[in-house]
Amino acid sequence: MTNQPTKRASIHDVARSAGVSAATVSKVLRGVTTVKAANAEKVHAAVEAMGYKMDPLAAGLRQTTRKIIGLIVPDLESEFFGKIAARLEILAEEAGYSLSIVSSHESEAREERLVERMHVWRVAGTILAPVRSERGAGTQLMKSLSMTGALIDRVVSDDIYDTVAVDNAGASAKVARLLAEKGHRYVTLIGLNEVSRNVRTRASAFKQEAQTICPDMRVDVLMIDEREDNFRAHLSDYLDANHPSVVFSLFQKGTLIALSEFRRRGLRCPQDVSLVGFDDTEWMQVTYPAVSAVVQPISKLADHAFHRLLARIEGQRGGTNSASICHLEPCSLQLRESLVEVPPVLPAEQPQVIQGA
Amino acid sequence: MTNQPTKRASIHDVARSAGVSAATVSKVLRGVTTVKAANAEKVHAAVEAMGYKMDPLAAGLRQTTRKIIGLIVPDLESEFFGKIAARLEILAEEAGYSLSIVSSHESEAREERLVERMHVWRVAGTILAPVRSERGAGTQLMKSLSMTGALIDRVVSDDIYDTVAVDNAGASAKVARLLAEKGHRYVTLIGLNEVSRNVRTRASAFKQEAQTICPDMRVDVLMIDEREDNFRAHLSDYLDANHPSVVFSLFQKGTLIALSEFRRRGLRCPQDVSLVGFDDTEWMQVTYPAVSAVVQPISKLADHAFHRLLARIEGQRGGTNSASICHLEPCSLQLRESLVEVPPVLPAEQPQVIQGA
DNA sequence: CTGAAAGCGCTAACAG
DNA sequence: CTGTTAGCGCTTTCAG
Repeated sequence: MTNQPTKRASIHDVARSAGVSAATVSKVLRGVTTVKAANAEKVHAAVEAMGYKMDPLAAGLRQTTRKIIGLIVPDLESEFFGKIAARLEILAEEAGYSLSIVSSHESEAREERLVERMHVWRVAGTILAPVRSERGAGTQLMKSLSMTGALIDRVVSDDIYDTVAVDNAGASAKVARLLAEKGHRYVTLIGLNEVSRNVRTRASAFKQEAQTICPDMRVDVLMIDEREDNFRAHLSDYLDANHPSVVFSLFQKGTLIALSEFRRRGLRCPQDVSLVGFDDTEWMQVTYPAVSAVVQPISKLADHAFHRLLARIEGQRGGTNSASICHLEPCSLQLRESLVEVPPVLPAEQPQVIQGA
Repeated sequence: MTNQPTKRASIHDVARSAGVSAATVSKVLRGVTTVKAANAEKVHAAVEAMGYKMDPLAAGLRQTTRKIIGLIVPDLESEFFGKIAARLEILAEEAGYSLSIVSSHESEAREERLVERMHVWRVAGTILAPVRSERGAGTQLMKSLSMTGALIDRVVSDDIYDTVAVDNAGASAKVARLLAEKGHRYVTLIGLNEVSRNVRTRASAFKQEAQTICPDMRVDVLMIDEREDNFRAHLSDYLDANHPSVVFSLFQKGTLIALSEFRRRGLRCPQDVSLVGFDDTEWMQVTYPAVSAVVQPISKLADHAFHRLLARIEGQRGGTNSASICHLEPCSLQLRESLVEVPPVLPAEQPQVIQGA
């Protein structure tokens, strides 16, 4: 209730009030055990009485790094990175760090600026989720500044930093196997090229697995390079002439677009065409039909990235700079109504070639 | 390319290298103009040469606050707050501040802890988006710590802080008018009580406006208190016995649930029943039918909140502590296929009473 | 216009 | 176990 428009209490004020030195107060507050119990008590009392809170930023001034971990994500608007950030925030705090979250807004130039900011802030470590158009600018800068860090999502491996990503290839292969099992012999993959590495990995892994386990499976790939606006039109054109038994969308929004497009043209899902998507989200269980999807283990991604980074940070003093690790977290498959066995009677499809925009 | 595992250059190193004093370097770097051009040049050269970057956190040590603005949101996973954060980040940087983003995870206890953290970080100001179950804990704490700040979303007005929110009431009234115009005389509002203030405001504003301009309009309110899981079941039960000509969902997920439920029970949208939602999002334009929705001016919200806060921060020194302002930003209405005029021939509905769980 | 001196709030090193 | 002494990297004051 009472305001203190006066000066904020400092560690010296506490020391004076407790009748000890500032050094002792510092020790007590940091939990150093070599302090006489009686003094510790007095300090705690004084702290309590004055409502003293130490300044964690000034505290770090003396050490080479502060108790802060930086997180650079390409965007904050998406559920994916929002969840990553939220999870890391908790983990960081549990470990005694503050998480400093920033967004590069998918700009490589900004990404570099932010890496630099983490550096001048003297963070203990930085987790970087690179922008799509990755040429490694941010990562390179981190290296040249000898920053300790870890890379997450949209990365495969790195010579210096540990990397943590979803096993895009494995998940896509799993989908390929599942579709084959369910009797599907004609599947269309849809994706946006722009989403880059992840989507491309998903597509090629699917094709490879399909070819291996089920050579007679026809796999069309509808990959659009342009702005998303045109995506629906392209899909529509494609479906005018082609009739796959299942569509596998390689990115979240594509899943919804496909579902809607089916509906618009009177295709019943899953009776006429099945649907699976990469990247699950809340709404997929409330649509009708509910949509089957590859669910990315977002929390686990964050967990791993954090633990790798923490190990590096703490290992720092230990001296051992072990080789970098590349962790691929497996995805699970959430089966819902949109995916069924292909009907026993397959209408003879006339083979047709397909191409993106 | 070259690592500097050695000590980081400090302002003194620059001073020495430039042949001036640290104070002069400080002045040059902060753009103080009373420095001889020649010296400024030397400083810049040295800075360049050594790749010197000052520590913004240590720089703030001397002043009472640092060039940081705090943002506390209830969650980071939602598009809404993600966009708020992303926008504020840009604004803050343009104004020379860093934005420190944290999430209270809808926990009031955490919210208080975070307010405290902003305080000990000595931020220049804090923008708080309170948790749903708002009893004002965070806000109160901010006041008792005499922090300068602003409140955003889920707030109406405050005696101390400026508040910025969407005009929920106005938007709902607008929808009421629109539905009346389109001939709808039987509308069902659906919402989750838990979402609290915002949803309740929307519901009551709609009802009031409807009653005023169109007394013969029947307005059912389906407000669920429980966990979202049951929502769909409740809606389904309701639709078994009731046949509104339009459903107005008061929260985003409800819109999707309604759309799906229509489909499941073979109701054609919009031919059999129209749909409008509060809170627009990307997928609403790709569903079939595309969904009409109230679009919240998220960026403007952020803009206003930021400018109010900045005014307070800078006004600080000016001394004038003017009265707090409550800003309500109007929403626009995005009309899409899901909303049509009610068919000229209205089947006589037998009136029925309805209630939530 | 400049720089020496005195901090900001805290921690580290080392005598006592 | 404790307090003194020196800073961390920067800003501010104020005499020159």
